[in-house]
Amino acid sequence: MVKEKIRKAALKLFSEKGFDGCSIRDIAQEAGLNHQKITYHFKTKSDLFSEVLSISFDQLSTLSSNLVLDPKLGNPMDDFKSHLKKVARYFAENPEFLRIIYVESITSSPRFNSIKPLIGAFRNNVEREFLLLREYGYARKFTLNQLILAFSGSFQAWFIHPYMNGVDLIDAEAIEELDSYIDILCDTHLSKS
Amino acid sequence: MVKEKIRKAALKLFSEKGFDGCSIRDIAQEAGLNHQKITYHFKTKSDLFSEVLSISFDQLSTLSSNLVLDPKLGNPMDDFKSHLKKVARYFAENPEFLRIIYVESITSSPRFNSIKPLIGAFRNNVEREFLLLREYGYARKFTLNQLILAFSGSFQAWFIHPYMNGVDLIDAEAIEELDSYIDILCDTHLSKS
DNA sequence: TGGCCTTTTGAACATATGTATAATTTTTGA
DNA sequence: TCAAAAATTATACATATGTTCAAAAGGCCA
Repeated sequence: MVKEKIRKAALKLFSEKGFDGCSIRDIAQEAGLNHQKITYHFKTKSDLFSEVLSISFDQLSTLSSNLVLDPKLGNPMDDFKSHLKKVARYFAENPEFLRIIYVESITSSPRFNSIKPLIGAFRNNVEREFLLLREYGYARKFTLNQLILAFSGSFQAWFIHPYMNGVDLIDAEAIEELDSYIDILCDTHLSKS
Repeated sequence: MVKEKIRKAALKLFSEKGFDGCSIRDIAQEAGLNHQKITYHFKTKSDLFSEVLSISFDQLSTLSSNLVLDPKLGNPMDDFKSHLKKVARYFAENPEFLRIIYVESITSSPRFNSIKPLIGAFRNNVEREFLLLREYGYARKFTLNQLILAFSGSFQAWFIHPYMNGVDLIDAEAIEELDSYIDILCDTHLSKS
């Protein structure tokens, strides 16, 4: 379907080149279409961007929707770890999303204003999860803000730094290593005191 | 001086808008000059970018040049911590550099090819420092790669994530907090086993 | 002062880019 | 089958952008 082709190409190019680094015509070529189709189906370049990104956000929030951390219903740390691995797998398989978010936020682009509340909501989720864990005795080494900063920094580095170092961490064996990376992150940051 | 004015404005705008997000005319306006001066003094936009960035790299490598980690000459961990705090202060006071590096690497821009070796050298330094620390008994919890990824992820998050969360962590009191953040990072990642 | 180099400025060019319009084709539903 | 709606295409426009060029102005030293 045409709209889907465009969205896919846009997600790819926005993440690889940045919003300003690729043109509508570039995206059209990537999708194998002429550029007028894009204007027809998505009105403006910004609208295309918004739509593409909100889909990614939806996928991501679906991932988190069924997370429950309650000692009465299981082991909170184990549940959190396996939830985190699910999220990690999503990022590994869809690295475009995080790349776009990083670039847009760092350059505090005009588009970022519409993204900000979504990121805020996401961060609130993270905060809530960490608070719960602390309530159950985990993660007492850091202040909450330090914890979030340090943990998500390390976590996201897995998906971002490959591009910095030129190393491809998103191949088959890397995805396996990812699980152990997360285990270690949790053990160092969130261990029971 | 004209060239300096241009460099300063360029560093600012490249970091705030990205290379593709700002024009030569934007930079000229920021510097209070007409845009032809830029072409005259720096030939092309890419050349301006390269020059601006290589200056930042020079400043950064100057910071690291006098670091010695040797138990015979001091406490390696203490020396490393205070060195790290120096680097951190630089990043806090010159956030442009890291922002640019992130954006350029994430979008793997054409310009990134010329940056890559410099980043590689920087990473080699980090690797060498961590290897030394491990030699002296520190930082045994992680594999070397995990350590570098996790540590520098957390470290850099301090300077990058404020833009993501819309929170300003780079104010006066934050700079004081930074030292304690680094202490904790070192304690969690690099503690003696 | 006068000649020479550097710098500044005005004007312009070719291209890239986001978007609009109108005509045409295709699809849809009664 | 046929009219209305949706989708595609060709054309084009206005602007932004990186860069060039030649003329003018300024600075330097004999």
